[in-house]
Amino acid sequence: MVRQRELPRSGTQRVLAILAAFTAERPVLALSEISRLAGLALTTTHRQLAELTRWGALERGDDGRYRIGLRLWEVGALAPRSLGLREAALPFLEDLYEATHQNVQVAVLDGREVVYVERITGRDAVHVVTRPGSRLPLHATAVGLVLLAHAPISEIDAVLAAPLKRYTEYTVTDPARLRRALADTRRNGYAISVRQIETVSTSVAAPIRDERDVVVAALSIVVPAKGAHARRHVPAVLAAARGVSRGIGSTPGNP
Amino acid sequence: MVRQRELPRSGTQRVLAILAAFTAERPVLALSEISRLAGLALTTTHRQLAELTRWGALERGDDGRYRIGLRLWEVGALAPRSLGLREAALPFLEDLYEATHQNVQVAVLDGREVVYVERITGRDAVHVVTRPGSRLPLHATAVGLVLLAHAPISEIDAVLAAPLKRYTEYTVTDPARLRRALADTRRNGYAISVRQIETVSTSVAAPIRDERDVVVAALSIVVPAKGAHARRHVPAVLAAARGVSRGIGSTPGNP
DNA sequence: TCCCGCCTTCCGTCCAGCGGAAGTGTAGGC
DNA sequence: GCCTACACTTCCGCTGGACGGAAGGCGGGA
Repeated sequence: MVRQRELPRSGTQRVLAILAAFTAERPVLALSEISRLAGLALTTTHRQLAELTRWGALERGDDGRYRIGLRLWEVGALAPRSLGLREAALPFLEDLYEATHQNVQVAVLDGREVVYVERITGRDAVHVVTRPGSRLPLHATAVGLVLLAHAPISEIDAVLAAPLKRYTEYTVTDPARLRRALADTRRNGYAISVRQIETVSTSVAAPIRDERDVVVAALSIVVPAKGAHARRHVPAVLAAARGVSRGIGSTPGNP
Repeated sequence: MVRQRELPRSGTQRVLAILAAFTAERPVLALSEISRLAGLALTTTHRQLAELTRWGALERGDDGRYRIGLRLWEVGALAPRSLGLREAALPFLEDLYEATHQNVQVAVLDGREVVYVERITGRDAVHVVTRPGSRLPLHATAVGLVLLAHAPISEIDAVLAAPLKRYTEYTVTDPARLRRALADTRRNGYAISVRQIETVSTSVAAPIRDERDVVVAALSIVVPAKGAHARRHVPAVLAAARGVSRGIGSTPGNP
């Protein structure tokens, strides 16, 4: 199924349809696969791939298949919500990681989802499904609760009015309970998410704010649900998030 | 100066010219700036920007200026030479960082340059000019020496035949000395680069190999040139690089 | 208030790009 | 070794998607 609702019409749409054909599940594609996924004729695909490869957006392997090229990654890395945020966040993520040796990550809001832009994970840390570039829904993640709690009311209403997916028996999908969780998040200044995506993990998240006090991202730690008490990580998560917030005003890309 | 030698002709070239207008130095651009940098008419630029923004490749801020969007970063993050390598390398980079609290990084070969795809830096670490996405020449970096040492002879000849830039009074630009350095790198299995880019730093790099024993990246540590002996980091850098090499065969994107 | 620079919209014109068909190459099965 | 199927590459007649200059709107600074 093509990810785009309609077949590409303009040249620009064709280029983007090709890039969109690549996913975390399928990072390597043959020409005919790209043609099918992008909804383009073979000839068209062939021509476009040649140009994208020449520029470096794509790379063609010895096996004849295509992969996203370094040049595209370089351009993508210029995204302030990835590069700028990451540069500001990394020292604090390092500190939090060293203190706990658990997963630490940063996510931003994009539409009705969270997108993880950074993750540090240790070998012995609890398994997490997220990786940089991953998307998860707002209601079932601690970072999502933080980001939603500070979104406009209309946005909150829209998210809670839509069908909410249940991942585990613990996943909260009742809008009333979620509104209380959002109110708690605002009052406490952090969110805790217990066994919502996977039953083995719990996470604590806190908001990262820009110089205008707008919540632009959330930082979280993910720990095993059993044993360690997530609540005891709250002070460190808050401190790390505040540290990132202080650094954010000086990163390129902000007015 | 437009980065492309010729003005864009095809639709695809126009899209890529727009993306190429953004750089680490200028991650935020106004419409007319993009038009000039990409060599496109205002109308054309306006139309293209609308499509790129609609898709998420670009984001337009409240100030009316454009930034690289999260969606493009997501696609770019699928590059095996960035994502796959990074996922495999991060645990070892973390270990090396924790043991030393110095800068640790991974770079790949791209044309006649190295591109840094990952970097962990601490607050107290010596200043380094590199960031993810940065490019530096091969001859003046430890990672560059490692990558060049294992490149085809024709490639070595081509690089050493071209003018080599001097960054500090210590930068080696004599082809004969560089050939000896490359031979040493092959024999030792690592490279040491002293005050080549900045006079305050020294670095040690080791090769990261894929399952066919091909050198695909290099891992390095950057330490202050004064005091700490770079040589004593060699065992740890070699161990980290070997660890990454072992992990690489299992990452997505490799045959 | 005026001017300048930037951005947005309009619209007549045209060639860049489309895609079907045919050709080529390769791998796997018999 | 041969055959078949599939993927990829090249060709070329045709056309509508896209071009960009001009005009208008908007906002900020003098």
